[in-house]
Amino acid sequence: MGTTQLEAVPEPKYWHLKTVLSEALDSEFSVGEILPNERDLAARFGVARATLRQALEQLELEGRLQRRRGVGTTVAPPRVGVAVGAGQQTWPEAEDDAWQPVDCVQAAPPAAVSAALETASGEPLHTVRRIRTSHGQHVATELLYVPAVSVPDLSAIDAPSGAARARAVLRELQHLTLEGQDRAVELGSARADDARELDRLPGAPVLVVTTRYFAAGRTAALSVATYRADTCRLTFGDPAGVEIHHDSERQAS
Amino acid sequence: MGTTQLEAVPEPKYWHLKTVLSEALDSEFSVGEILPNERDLAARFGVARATLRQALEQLELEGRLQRRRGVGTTVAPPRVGVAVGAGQQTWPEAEDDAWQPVDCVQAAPPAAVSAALETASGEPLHTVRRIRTSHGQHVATELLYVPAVSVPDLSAIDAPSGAARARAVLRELQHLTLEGQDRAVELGSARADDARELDRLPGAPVLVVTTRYFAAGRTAALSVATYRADTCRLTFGDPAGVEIHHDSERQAS
DNA sequence: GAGTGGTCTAGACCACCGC
DNA sequence: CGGTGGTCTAGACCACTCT
Repeated sequence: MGTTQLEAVPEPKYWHLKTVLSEALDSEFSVGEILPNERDLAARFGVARATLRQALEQLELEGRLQRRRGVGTTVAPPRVGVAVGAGQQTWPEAEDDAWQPVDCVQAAPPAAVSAALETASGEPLHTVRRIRTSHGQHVATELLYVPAVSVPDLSAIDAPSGAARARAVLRELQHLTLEGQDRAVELGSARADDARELDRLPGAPVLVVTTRYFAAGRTAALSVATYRADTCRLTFGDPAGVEIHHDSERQAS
Repeated sequence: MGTTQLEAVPEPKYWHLKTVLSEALDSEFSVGEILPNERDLAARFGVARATLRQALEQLELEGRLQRRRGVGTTVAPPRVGVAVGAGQQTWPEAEDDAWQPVDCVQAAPPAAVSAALETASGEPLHTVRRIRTSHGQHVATELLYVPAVSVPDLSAIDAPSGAARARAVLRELQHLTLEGQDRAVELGSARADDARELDRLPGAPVLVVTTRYFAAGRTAALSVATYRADTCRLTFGDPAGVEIHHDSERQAS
């Protein structure tokens, strides 16, 4: 069975190319192996480089390939499962192996954040930045917005900014009773600064996880976490990640 | 003497273009409005059409634009919040406003599915297909894999396939006691058949939600749901979706 | 400096939609 | 039919990394 026969509507070259490459990756390459360069590959398949690149881009989007400027294209390892929301509703941890506080500033948030926090634009707001590391790689950045009223005892702390300040804000948050939280996931593209932290180019596809924390009858904090979409599979509420990964093109036969 | 100093490290044209267009969308266009065609836009900005398209592709990825072949490019409405996992752990509902059963066949699953279900390759397996509709639009397709042993009383039902059979399988599932479930979200690209159901082109970005259902000490069912990434924001465990949407390029000022 | 992927151009033709 | 977005080409140059 298989393929063939009449394609009343011929499929695009790049799509066919992607399928061929995908099968080659399964059978003839191993993780970490370097592919021939784009010019050679294009010549080998008899297509323009732009067409080949369209196929490679899709495979990279699906986490099958990893491309690095000045280096080359390599076969990517399977996506890592990254736990999001440890099953229970909890505040972000002050001491967390995965998340490392970077700094904390007091700045005006984007309008959308003010709206979600239901705060006045002028209200003091702490913005904590953290980076998540998994398997020795930066997989996510986070901006945690905390209205000053949510951490009233913070002023006693000396450090005005920096990682120490960030840890202080996180520690103070634990004192509030968490009444609930909700979470949303959507596709986005990496801002320039996030892209730098994640070792990707600006515009790289990311999974944006927005979490609202409710306490004292208000939205006490808002987290916007940006995960690398190429290398991460977000897992929810379970110990070990599921083993299956999205198998884009192959079907039940 | 003019200066070229403005951009010490020049940002790519398509990136700048995307920013300009994004701001124009905010200020000068309303939802549903039709943009000028790509050739005109490219000429207006003095770039090649391919470069303009790179910018449009990113904006479409972020859910800001909607493009349709033969029609044109329109301003997309804000992403719809789609509830995934109604807070509690439940079986997929047999009667569900959102999910509509399409059909049910008995076929060999992809290898990855067999592995996740811990079933032998030859074991009988029901594959239920469903489509999710939200706000009058198809937003997701699902393949629900159910080993025959999970629904032992099913053989009494007459319909060998089709939507009636699908409903029967879902109904039988309710008889099992659900012991737990886990869930993962990752980025993928639409297979040809899914793309058709979702009114997108093959390869369109999708959010793949994989859910394992545990009962009787085994994985009793496995669901692989494919959501349109351009129009959907997946929400978890709360009544109303969050109001904030990912605001890719603007920063706290 | 050599080699890689990333950006960009100026064309061409095709598939689809609505009139 | 004309107009739209989708695909494809054959070049060019740039930014980056490694040696």
